[in-house]
Amino acid sequence: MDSPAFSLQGLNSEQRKAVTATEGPVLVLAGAGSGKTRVLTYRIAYLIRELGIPPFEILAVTFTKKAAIEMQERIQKLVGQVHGVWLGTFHSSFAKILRHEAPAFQYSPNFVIYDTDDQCRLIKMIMEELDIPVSRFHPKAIQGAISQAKNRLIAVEQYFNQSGNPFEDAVIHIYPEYQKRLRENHAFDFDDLITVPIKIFKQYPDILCKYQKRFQYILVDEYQDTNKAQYELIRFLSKKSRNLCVVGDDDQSIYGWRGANIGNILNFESDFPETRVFRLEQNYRSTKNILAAAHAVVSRNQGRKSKKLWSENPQGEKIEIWEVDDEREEAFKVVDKIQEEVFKHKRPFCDFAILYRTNAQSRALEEGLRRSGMSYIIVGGVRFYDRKEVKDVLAYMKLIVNPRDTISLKRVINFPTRGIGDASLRNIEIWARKNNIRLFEALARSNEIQGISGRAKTGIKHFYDLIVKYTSLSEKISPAELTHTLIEDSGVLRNYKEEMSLDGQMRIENINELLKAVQDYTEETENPTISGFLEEVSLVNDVDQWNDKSNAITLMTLHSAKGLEFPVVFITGLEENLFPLSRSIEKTEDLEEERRLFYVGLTRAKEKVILLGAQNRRLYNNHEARLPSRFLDELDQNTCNFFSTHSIRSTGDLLKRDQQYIEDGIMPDYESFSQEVGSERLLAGQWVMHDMFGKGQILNVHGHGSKEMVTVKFKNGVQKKLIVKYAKFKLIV
DNA sequence: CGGATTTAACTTTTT
DNA sequence: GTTAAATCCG
Repeated sequence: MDSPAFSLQGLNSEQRKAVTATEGPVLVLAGAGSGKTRVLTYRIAYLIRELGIPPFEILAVTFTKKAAIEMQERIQKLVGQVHGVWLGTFHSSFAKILRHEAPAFQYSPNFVIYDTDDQCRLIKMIMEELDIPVSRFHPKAIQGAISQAKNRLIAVEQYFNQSGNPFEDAVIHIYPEYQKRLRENHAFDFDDLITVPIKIFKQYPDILCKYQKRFQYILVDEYQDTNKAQYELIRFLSKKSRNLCVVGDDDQSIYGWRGANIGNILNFESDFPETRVFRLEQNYRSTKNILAAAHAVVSRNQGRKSKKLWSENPQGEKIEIWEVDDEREEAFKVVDKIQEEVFKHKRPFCDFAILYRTNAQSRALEEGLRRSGMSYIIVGGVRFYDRKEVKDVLAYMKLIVNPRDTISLKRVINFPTRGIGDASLRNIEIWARKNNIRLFEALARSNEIQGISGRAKTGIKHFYDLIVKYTSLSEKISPAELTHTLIEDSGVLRNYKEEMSLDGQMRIENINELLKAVQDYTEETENPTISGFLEEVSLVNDVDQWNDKSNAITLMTLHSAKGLEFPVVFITGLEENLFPLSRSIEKTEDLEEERRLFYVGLTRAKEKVILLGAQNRRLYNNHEARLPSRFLDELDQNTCNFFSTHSIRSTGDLLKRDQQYIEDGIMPDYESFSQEVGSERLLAGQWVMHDMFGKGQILNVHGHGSKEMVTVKFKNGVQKKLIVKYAKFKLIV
């Protein structure tokens, strides 16, 4: 193996100490931009190269796949190709262990992983069976409660001991059934990937022992984001060797709502006696100004370890704070500043990140960017693998690998339509349950079941044969080939081709994109299997896919931005009730988490930060006046410059400004706005009386001002597109 | 039974 | 503005 010489040069003294303290528990408190990943990668390299530790004795866990890949690449740069280090996310690493140990808990090694959507479907099914109306409790809320319980490792009985609350009662009933169904379907949810290994380790000491021996050195990245379950798991595994190194920053703990327990990092020293603590406080990323501002904010939090980042970087420009009129002007201002920066400093677009608290805010920003013609990428929102058409194909694949997966079965048994309606399906289910036969196997015996039409029977036979055929095929041909023929054979592709709509075309493109992903996977993986691909897919997120090579402005939530850096960062929507979010304001811990989120946002920037807040914002369908975020007051005022585009005092002014913008061609016609303020607001569904055609109903409204058009369906069945300005009709109230 | 059309609800952050 | 569920009709 040909590899570069390894040395610890290029590390500062504290980093070097953290890297070489290989034995015993180690806590590295690594502030933002202080070389956290550097320490982790050097440490792994050091273990292998200097101490001669076999790579397979090292387990390194991260939170995102992107972080894992980055570490892998950097280790490779340090010591060349290394095989055998277990380096992955929490979820993927333990999914791997679960597949190994599947026989121990009577699961198929091809078990499927249910995402939130699958979980909700299952919960909904259970609720229907238990006669709990879905309208009363959202399956989503139930799912959240179950997830919380799992993450905190609290048994349900214990969690909801004081009953009487109808919601908790519902959870008490649903939870055990839910777990039972997961088992029947040979499925795990996300949280199971962490909690089930704990159960196995407790139940089978020999299995635990095996992994304790195997993983002599354990490293955990982003330790501040671990929850109770993850903490327990790590504690179990490191008990023998005691060589546990965790790296984190309590100031960057932003996943409390997901069960992350900031106490894990704050109490590490007491939980692991003889811990050696190293503090990385030199920041290599940001200017002094940015650091000062960020420190002023985060130091207001009570529950934190005291520390202060310092830097040898230049002072840098002051932070700009812009108060704008509304979200549209916010977008214009962002565009404006980007143009200025591009012009002044010849910056490429990929230098910029626009961050926001909620995904919903991306729309207005996107609109502004689109108008300006600058290229941008939105990370987040609807995920690729959450798209309906993609999930449909995945459901077929899941079913082929694991026919017990009834959630996937129900999803695609009648998609594309095969004449199998609700009634038929229900009859099969009842029959299967009565005869104690698995749902999928029952399909083969539809002849014996009452109440199924002839059409449904042929459909069922086709479907069953299709799945069986592909199950056996999956052992002979590659995942890529299989998927390719599957989308033809199942009729999924045909179904969308027949749609002939723009929508259908996009769906086909997405399916092709999925196909490409399978292809890539097949080529890159040593032993490609369908279930391997499915696992990979269920554990990726959008940031993982985001490719920083393209020259585009990045739009993402503050949460997604963690771990990344950009020369110029915009943080938008700095308004009370948005950032901090309204529901976080009351509880101190929640507010502190929001503040940490702000801190994370600020420290993403290398050179320049621009903060924006609007005085009016239209969000979730109503617009309202807004107050500046309290976080703006918390900044160190010496590091900031305040600007305002404040020129508008009334709705009338706002209208005038918009008219001007439209005339100048700065702003496109916003039909939504015209509908809001027009005296005669035209909406789909309203009835009109036309001089010539008589009575009719508006189907939709589009365009604005003199170009405003409506489609009306008249009583005589004729549909007409009419230009409002010229058409002679009246609204019937 | 299935397709089309209409209505309603929903938006915090995500492995 | 989007998506899922409900409803209606052939």
